[in-house]
Amino acid sequence: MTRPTMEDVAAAAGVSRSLVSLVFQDSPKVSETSRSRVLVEAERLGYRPNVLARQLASNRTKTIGILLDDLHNPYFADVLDAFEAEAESAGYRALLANGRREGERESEALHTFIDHRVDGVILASPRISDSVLTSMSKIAPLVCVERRADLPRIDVVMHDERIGAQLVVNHLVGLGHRDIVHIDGGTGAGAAARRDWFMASMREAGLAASMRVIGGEFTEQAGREAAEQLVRGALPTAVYCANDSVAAGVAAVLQREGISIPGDVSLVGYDDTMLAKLDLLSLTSVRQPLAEMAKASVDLINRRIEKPRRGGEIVDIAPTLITRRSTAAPRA
Amino acid sequence: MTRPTMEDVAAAAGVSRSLVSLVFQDSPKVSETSRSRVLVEAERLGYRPNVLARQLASNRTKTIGILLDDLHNPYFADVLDAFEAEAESAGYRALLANGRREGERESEALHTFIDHRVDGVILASPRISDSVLTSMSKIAPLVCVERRADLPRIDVVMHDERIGAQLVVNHLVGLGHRDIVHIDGGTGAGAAARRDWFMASMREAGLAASMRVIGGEFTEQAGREAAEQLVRGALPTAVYCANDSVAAGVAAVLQREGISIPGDVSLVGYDDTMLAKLDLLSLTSVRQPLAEMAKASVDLINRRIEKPRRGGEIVDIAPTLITRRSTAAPRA
DNA sequence: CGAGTAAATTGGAGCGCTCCAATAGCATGC
DNA sequence: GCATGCTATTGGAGCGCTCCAATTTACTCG
Repeated sequence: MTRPTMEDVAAAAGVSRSLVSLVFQDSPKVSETSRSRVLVEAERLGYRPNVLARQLASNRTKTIGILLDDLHNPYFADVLDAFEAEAESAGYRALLANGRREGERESEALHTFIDHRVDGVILASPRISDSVLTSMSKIAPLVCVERRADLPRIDVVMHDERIGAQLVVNHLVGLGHRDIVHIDGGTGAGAAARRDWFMASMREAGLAASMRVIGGEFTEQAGREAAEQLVRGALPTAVYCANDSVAAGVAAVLQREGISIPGDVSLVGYDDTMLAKLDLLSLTSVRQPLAEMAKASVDLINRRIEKPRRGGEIVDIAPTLITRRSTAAPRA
Repeated sequence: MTRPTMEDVAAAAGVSRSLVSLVFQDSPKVSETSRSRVLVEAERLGYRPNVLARQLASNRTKTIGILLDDLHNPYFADVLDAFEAEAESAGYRALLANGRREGERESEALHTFIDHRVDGVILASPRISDSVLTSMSKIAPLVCVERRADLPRIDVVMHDERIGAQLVVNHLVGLGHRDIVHIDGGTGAGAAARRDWFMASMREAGLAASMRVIGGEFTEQAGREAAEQLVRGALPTAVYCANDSVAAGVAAVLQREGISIPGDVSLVGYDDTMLAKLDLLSLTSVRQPLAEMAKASVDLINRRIEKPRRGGEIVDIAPTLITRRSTAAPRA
């Protein structure tokens, strides 16, 4: 399993190693004759450049690390798609890692990336501590996605929670709802903002009196528990959940209790994941503009590579509402 | 953003670079005094070994690549969990890649892995062609998971489809079902085996006459289409789906038609994904023994590193059935 | 106390590449 | 004919580490 090196290709093509190197860097100052001769021999020998050596010598890896909080959450599959595609089209190779919802593991994965000398790291909804973030930001460009970080050289990309809340509230109010409950994400990342903007939007709509918030978490389990509470008390006409998983939990309980969606209660989720798209649920949900967020993130990394000491920037991008069968006019 | 090297640590600790290297390799032949002095200085300087250089010099990367067919399918999140954990505990670092359900992209990702000189690659349900597989197997140890490959030096890890089918059929027959339909996975990987063993098990149970198979695919959409067909014709008492996504599609249609699960129809899925666990669905499903499959895979890679010219092996592992609320005795 | 041996440490070559300064080749123009 | 300015090519140093053979130091024992 020993593999040919540049030296071998150079010898076979009767040129120097440097020339072969230039060919594989797509340098314009190689004559057509040499280029094709080199490529032919490389092909014949089955030569592929050793990226490790290349990276060691050039001190650029053309790789960015993408750290995902939880691959079990279908939302992150969508995140990955968008970010991987964007990285690729910007000429980067993407390395993936799984944070498994633990700051500790995330920080380990971040170290792995740094050890591999990635050119930058994108952290999707990280739970990592500010102190780790700060110390790592001195070593490589870091972009936090969907996680506020008010730190000197760290850039942040968020979707606009305010608009998300307004879209939901306006949609429901437009259908005639007044009695709307929000099940929040508890201490999860972004949960506070989601709740606060819900309340602000309700106030703006003049519904401060009839709004309610139930404490939860970003899980199906939490959705079920909150729903149990709702069916035992005063049932609202609409429930707005912190994310789609929570909504799935709510739907399960409502169905068991013979409460129809959207006939009796309208249901709204967040993130527009695969769950929302399930025909069984067909959930109205807020979709984050992942493609644009990805674009912004890669852009920020590029700019920080050029200008490492730049101050941290915050980019906000507007989400959209995807309406499905889970919302309708309130019951009579 | 320039970082300290071994040289710097050596200078600070007043020893040679070689000694620092030995310390970071956990070599036993370093005195306690030197070791701690080196570690203290390394810590103080914020030194971390450059893995690229290390790998280049040692020609071992201690890394394996894990190629996943489709990160949107929750099954692969489970696969990833198991395999990543196993790789880690065997002392490997795991590199991830997303095949996006295309042989073409998979083959690209495989190249990326090889370019990074991973010590081995695990391919989960790959769609890659035999010819690519064969040529790559000459360069690095390859293990195919859930994909038959009758090729000279490629090892294969499968779960035992025969047992899976028997578990399902015995469970349903035990509940009293006789009229059982299988919605298959069409041309998807493993679909044929799943269907064939279903038929074999039904015959074994003496139900050859009442078994039915509907052509499908591994998607929710396919499940819906098959279900539409079922509700318009003779409704069976149990439906066994090629995977959980298909079952979710079936459930959506049955619910809409007011057909109760499991009151009117029992439903069984495959893979025991997050979908099956959703309370809304609470689906009886066959669980693949991923942890053991992961163990076997890493083991096979280790053994092939030692003995590259070994013949290809096939390992089969028995699945288990997870029963939930979607199955019960047939309607009267 | 010096030979003998084991343990700890070191210098240097080399992993496969990139990058840079230096050189070779070759048409121009006066 | 020769300095001039190109473009194409080359050799060599160096990226940060590992590995090996050689050397130094420490320890044991007759």
